[in-house]
Amino acid sequence: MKYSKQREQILETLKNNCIHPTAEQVYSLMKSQMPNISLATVYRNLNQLAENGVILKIDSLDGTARFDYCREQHYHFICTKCNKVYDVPHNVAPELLKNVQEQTGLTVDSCEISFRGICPDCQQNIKH
Amino acid sequence: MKYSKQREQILETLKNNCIHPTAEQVYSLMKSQMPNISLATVYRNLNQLAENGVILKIDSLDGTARFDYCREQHYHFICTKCNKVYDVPHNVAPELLKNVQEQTGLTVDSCEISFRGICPDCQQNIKH
DNA sequence: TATAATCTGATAATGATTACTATTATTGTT
DNA sequence: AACAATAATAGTAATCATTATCAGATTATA
Repeated sequence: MKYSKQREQILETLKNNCIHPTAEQVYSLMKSQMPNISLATVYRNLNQLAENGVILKIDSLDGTARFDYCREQHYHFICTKCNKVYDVPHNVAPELLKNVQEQTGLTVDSCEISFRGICPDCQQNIKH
Repeated sequence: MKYSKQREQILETLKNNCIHPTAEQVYSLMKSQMPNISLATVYRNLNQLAENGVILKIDSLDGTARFDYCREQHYHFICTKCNKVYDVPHNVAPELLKNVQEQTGLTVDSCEISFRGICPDCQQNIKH
């Protein structure tokens, strides 16, 4: 992987915006500092960074991927009303990979958990 | 939800094919028995059935959803080589929802775990 | 059986993502 | 510093899964 200004800026943007943005959102967020960047470049680099384990790619139910810089392993809670993504700490599922290995014999490289429900904000809104 | 022949046949097809098929695959599998069914109908009904909890919708990493009839709660292992989906028993993650609730306060309605790795078949193929 | 509600097939439209291509930037080497 | 080799970019066209639309058919209900 060769250095590029664009990739650096994309990563920087991700670091500064812990909102689990979509590719399109990253693109918008960068526009002011790098007006000529192409959407395709954003996609290309986000995927590249995810493949190399630098960032995390999260599949939403609405068919738009989201990206996350956070390095410590953790899981996600996706609000079924507003599609916002919240972090869930890793230790809610201790022994998980060990159990899978023991019970199925499958060798797991990675693991993603998506919890779904209505987030506190949306629950408030429903009440009012 | 009103009865329809098409929906019944879609569900039947899913019951008889525990291969976690995509919508397109369900469509092909049905073609012989119901040659005039429309792909849109397959999509419409699969989503409807999933929304009503009759079947399960699984998000793959390659951007094509897969569907599963199995009623007992369980998780999935997706092979990163061939994209085949395997079942993983529910009890690999005991206390999961309780832990989330306790540690985050979030109310979880559902939860999906996707394990990723290379399946035994593909590991064999790599060796040869 | 008449009415309303829901469903269907066919196809157009959408929207996220990827492929393509000519050009430009980065890197290692004389 | 100049050179070639490699990889990256911008812009846009193409792809592909999925959804929307809509006229006509089916199903449920009164």
